[in-house]
Order: sequence, then C-alpha cells, then structure tokens
Amino acid sequence: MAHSDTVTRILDSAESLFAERGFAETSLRSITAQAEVNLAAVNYHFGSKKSLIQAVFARFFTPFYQMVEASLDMHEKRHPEVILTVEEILRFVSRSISKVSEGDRRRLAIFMRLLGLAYNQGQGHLRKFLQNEYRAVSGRVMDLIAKATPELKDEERFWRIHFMLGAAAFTLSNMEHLRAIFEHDFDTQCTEEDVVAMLMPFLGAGVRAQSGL
Amino acid sequence: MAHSDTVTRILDSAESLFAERGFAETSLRSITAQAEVNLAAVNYHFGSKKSLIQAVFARFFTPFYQMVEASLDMHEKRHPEVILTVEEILRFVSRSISKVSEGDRRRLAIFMRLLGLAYNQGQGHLRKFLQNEYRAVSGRVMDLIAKATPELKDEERFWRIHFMLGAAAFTLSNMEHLRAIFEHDFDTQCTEEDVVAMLMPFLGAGVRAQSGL
DNA sequence: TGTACATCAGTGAACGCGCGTTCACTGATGTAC
DNA sequence: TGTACATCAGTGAACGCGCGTTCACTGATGTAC
Repeated sequence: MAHSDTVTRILDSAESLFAERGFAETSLRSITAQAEVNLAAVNYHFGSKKSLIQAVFARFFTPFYQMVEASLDMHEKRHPEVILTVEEILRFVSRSISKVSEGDRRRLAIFMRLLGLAYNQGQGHLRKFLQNEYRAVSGRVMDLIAKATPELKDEERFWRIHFMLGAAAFTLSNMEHLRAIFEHDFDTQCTEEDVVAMLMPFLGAGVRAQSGL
Repeated sequence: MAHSDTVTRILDSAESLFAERGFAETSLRSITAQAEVNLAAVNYHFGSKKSLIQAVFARFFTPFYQMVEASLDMHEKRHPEVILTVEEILRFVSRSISKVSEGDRRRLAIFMRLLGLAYNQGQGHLRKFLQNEYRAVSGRVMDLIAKATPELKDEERFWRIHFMLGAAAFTLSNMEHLRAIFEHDFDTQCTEEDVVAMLMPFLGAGVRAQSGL
C-alpha cells in the first residue's frame, strides 16, 4: 500500500478518534470527515474497518518494538552479562514509547489508550494480531523480567507481569480523565511524565513483593 | 419500578452480555432474545438502553457498597482506634464483593468486568453515575487508605490508589482471557481466588513503595 | 512524437442491515359505586 | 354481586437513522509500440 497523503490523513484521524472514543463508537464517517477525504477511501485503501484498526496499531507498534529491540541490543553489546532490574527494563520500554511518539505529547497518550482499548473492547482480533506480530520482542522482555526476578515462581511472575500491564494500561489510557480529577482535587498541574515517574516504583515494588501464595 | 419477572430476566441477561462483549457491542435485541422477553419491554421498564446500563450497575453496586459500609461499621465498633493496613482494607472490599456475588463465581467476574468497561468504554455517563451515587463510601475507603499510608504525600497517594484500581480492574475484567493464556502456558488450573490472593501483596507492596518523586 | 491502453487514487451515490425507539394495541387485574 | 372504568405489564410491527460496504465511474499518470 503506497503511503499517499490520503492514507496518512486517514490513519491520523482514526488514531486520535479511536483513542478519544473507542473503536465501536467511532464511525468511518467521522474519521473521513475529520480527515477531509471521501468515505469510500477507507475501504479502498484498507479494505475494511477492522483492517484500518490493525493498520493504526501497526503504525504505532512496529517502530516501537524496533526501538525496544535496538536499545536492548545496544545495551547488551555494551554491558554483556549485566542483569537489568525491573525498573531498568521498564525504563527501556517507556523511553522507546517516548522516542516513537517523537516528542508529540498527544501521541504518547494515544498509544496507551489504544493499548488499553485493545484489551478492554470486544476486539479479540486485535489481541491476536498484536500477539502474533510482536511475539519475538515481548518474549525477550519477558525473559529479561524473569532474570530480574529469579526468586519468583514462573506462575506468580506471569500474573505480576499482567498486574503491571494492567496498572499501566489503565492509568495511561485514562490519563486525561484522571489528570482532570487530580487537578480538580489538588488544584495543581501534573504532567504525564510525572505520572510515569510515580508509576515505575509502584510497579517495581509490586513485582518484588513477598509471595502471596 | 416493580421488580416483575421480566425486569429481573432483562437485568440478568444484560449483565452477562455486557460483561461478555461490552456495552456498545451488545444490542437490546440480543438481550431480550436471551431473556426471552419482548424487545419493547426494555424501553417499557427502563426507558432507554443508557438507563438499563445504569440499572445493571445499581443492582451490583448498591448492595456491594452497603456491605462495605456495614463491615467497616462493625469493625470500627469492635476495634475503635485500630488503624487498618492497606491489605486489610483491600480484604474488606474483596470480601464484600464475594458476599454480594452470593457464591456465584460468574457474578464476581462480571462485577469487575463491568467496572473495567465503565472506565474504558465511552460511557462518561456511567463514571459520573457511579461517582455521584457512591461518593460517600468511596470517600470513607480513601480516608482509611490515607490513614494506612501516612508517609505518602496526598498527591502521590491519589495516583497509587488509581494504579491499584487499574491493576485490579484490568486483571479481573480480563480474568477469563488471562486464565486461558495461563492454563495454555503452564498447563495448570488457576482459580479467581488464587489470582486475587496474588494481587493483594502486589498492590500492598506497590502502595508502600518508596516515593518516585 | 503520437496514439492506445493499463493502472491507480479517489469519488458520489446507493445498498442492505441492524440498531434504539415508538406506538397503537391487548388482556389481565384492581377499584368504585 | 354486577358493571364500568382505570391501571398496568407486556406485545407486534413499524419507524427513521446511521452504519460499513459496494459499485460504476472519473481523471490523472505511466507504459508500449
């Protein structure tokens, strides 16, 4: 698929509208209206709404995962045999998200909101798509976390990784709403970076907690 | 609204279908078909789909919050001045959920899945509904958590409470899916109670982590 | 250089479908006199 | 006790609407000879 201007405009609009309202609640008509392209262009370029959703994801995740791969490669080359802590691993991941968002504050929020939606809306095809496309990289991150937490049984580590994923996806995908509540309650500003900085030690401590079994 | 058999049947079907597929993806036709009642009965009894969603929530949350109130009252009467730990507070809440689900394993899963959906789907009206209806009880729980974590700044506690909420809502609302992955990966059974037992120390340790600011 | 054809991005209008909602209606039960 | 009326749960069929998708079409650009 050649990346015509129309394709990019559709992806941009779809990305922001999906993040704002969810998948089912966003119509192709609203996407094409915002993108100022013809309604039929979506099906012409992407084939279906489902494929458009996957294309929006691929545009985010492919460079993100490449960035994670690349920075892990570089680190391992420079410091072979060094075992990373969970916080360091999380920092690799979060720095890759930041880099891929290219400084665009909005894209970072969109990224996580989409991830949260993928799990919470009836989009089984998306979960499968993500799992298949990016199995290699997520497997590598899992292995690193396993090395960082040798004291955990595999079973308990599995769940704790998903607890982390949940806390992150929920927080970041509801970021705008939560920040609005926060600023109302405390009358103080609070950036996304602040929240991520607070999230890291929470996740790290949770993962290292004494076993609950 | 008199609780006729029809009303109960609609609520039962709506509850399980919403939890299974989400709100937007569940049509009134599928609800009334499963409930074996007339399509028009939903609008007759509830007025609109929106109000049906809120009624489904109210049926869950009202007894749940009453249960939390009652058990906190009882505990404070028996042990006044005792400061609860975060884990103890969480156990009060989770035991109330269990009691309200009346031993019905499915209802516990549905409960959390609905809560997750309320945050993640475009249901702003639901969040507001929940916040307004149940402000009293959630405020009381917040205060208890504040007493349990006097070392935290209010701002950081706010975020950590939402990290906990996120981890819990995400995990429990995707429980069925996550358990399927787990059983595939490890070839072992795993009950909801097991997962909740593992979640508690994760959340407790996260909340008590050293400050990230 | 000129002509014929192919390819391709994009268009405008319509399609059929499933949706939430409405409405005139039924039939059972309760109430007043 | 009998009759007239009111209330209420529930029904069947239709309404209009917005949806994703389709299709015949246009007009620009590239390619072959």
